[in-house]
Amino acid sequence: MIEDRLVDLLSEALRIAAPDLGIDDDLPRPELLAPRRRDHGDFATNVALGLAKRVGKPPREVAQAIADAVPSAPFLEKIEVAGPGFLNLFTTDEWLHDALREVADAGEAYGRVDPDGRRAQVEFVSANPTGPLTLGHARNAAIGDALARLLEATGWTVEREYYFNDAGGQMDRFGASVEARFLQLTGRDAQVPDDGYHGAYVEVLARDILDIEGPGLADLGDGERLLRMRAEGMARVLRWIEATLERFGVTFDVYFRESELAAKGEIEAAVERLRDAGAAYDAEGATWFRSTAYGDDKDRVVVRSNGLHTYFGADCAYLVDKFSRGFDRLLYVWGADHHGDVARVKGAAQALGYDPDAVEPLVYQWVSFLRDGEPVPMGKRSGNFIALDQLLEEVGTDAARFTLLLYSNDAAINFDIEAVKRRSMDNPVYYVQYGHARIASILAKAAREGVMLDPIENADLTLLATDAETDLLRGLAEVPELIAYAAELRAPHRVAHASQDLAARFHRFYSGCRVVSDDAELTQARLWLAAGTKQVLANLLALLGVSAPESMERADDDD
RNA sequence: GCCCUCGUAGCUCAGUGGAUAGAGCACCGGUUUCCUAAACCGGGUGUCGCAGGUUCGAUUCCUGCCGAGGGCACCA
Repeated sequence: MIEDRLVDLLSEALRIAAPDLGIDDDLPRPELLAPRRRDHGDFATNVALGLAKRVGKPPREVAQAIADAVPSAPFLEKIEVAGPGFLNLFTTDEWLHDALREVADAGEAYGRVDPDGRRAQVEFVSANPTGPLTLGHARNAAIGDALARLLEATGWTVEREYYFNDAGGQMDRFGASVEARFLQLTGRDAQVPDDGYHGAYVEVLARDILDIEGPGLADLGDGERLLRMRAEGMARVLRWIEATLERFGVTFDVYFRESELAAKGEIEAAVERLRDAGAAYDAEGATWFRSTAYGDDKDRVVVRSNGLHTYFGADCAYLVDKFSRGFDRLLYVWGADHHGDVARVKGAAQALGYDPDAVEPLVYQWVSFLRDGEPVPMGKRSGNFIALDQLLEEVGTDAARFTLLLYSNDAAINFDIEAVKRRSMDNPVYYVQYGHARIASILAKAAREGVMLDPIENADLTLLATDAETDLLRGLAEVPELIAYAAELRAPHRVAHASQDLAARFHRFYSGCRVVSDDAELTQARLWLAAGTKQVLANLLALLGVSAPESMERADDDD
């Protein structure tokens, strides 16, 4: 990497200049900055600004001393002292050509790192199977999956896990709702409970159960029938959920049921561990976790006075279970309503003897779904909701995912279904995909005209000399670092923005530079630049779970 | 009341301890004998919510205040 070479060069210069500056040891490692302006060089460093006070000389003087000591290197064209004391570094284009050759060589692997043995689990979606996934789950699914992809690209081995509570009160109310519809269908008198699920899909479930299992289920005893209805309904809803997720480009490795924890006695065991660690105590007939010792504002019940564990009690056991499976990192993707859980889950990890930093809850802000500016209502129990399937039907997986991944997790976003549906300019996903398709079209044209792509070693990449070309090359060269940084920040939106930026650089190049021309040498160089860009655009889109089409239909003018 | 996130261009949002803070949309104008015009080029707008503090340097870090959204159950 050019950055490493430049830092090494600057470190060397610093060592040479150190005696004159009156500093012998403890030399700082110079940091590179990315200047905003072209005439501030390709890279810059503020190392002299930092040293000036210590040395007791003006920053510019320090900078000049370092600049004078920089050994010559083939990749460094010149170095300038600028502004209050920056050193601006101007590189030769050689490293940009290296980057393009690397793209050609690595292909799909460009920007990625080989697995290094570190294992991460990403737990996301985790909606209770009481109904289809809704709009409310869309951002969670998009972020969780994109994070998993990003981690995989940076060396992690990742498991995607879906956790659900298959035995709580919600599921009972769901079971009772299915039961009521089932009984109605078999001509009996029954009512969906007021606090049950009133959506039309419940009747769909009941009808399917009736078709497959027969009316005999109605004759079961009350308790048995409820359990059966709960199980039958849940199994069907889980199949719906899985199908929706597949359509959304998400595949889970593990669907984890809360009941497994209880069945294996893990909840009692976890509570005992907390007690042994002095982090749990009994009061008011319940067992409490001393979460206030870990930054929570009050202690939390883990076992209720009626002997049943709380949701959080199960979380503690689940934490133990996850760690026992050997993960180095546990990521949770949570909506804003869970922010209060962050301190206590990390606290529980610490109390249980784990590294709290290995537990990473990622909280994202809500999405407001709109339709032409009007809020779309949500709420599963009332049945007044829009299924995620319907969103995908209307706007497509690519547009949905890209739009949801375009914003920082910390930003509350407005998702206007009608706007995203439009295949128009205010829809950045098509801008990026169009770039990819355009390149495919160029390559196809070259092939039609019998222009063969020679090995890149034979191409004279120094012919790529216009600003549009070097800007595009630079865009390609920056991708590996971008991916690493986005993964480190757990920020998929950085990838979305980078894909837009790269597409913009390509479109500019396309407008200014004819690729397939009479100049055979230049054609080779530009074809490689185009082919490399196509590859990198596809790689970035893949990290978002968005497809990279070979061709795109022209939009209807009357839309 | 306490906690979390946010407050940047008319709108939607990026971004950063540095040198003149960006993109898209919207608005106006231009570009197609030529590889996809879903494109490109030009035109301008900012007390970076307010006030202090730390720093050589703060929009960025810290504190307080104001405003917006969300959360503060032995529920799930």
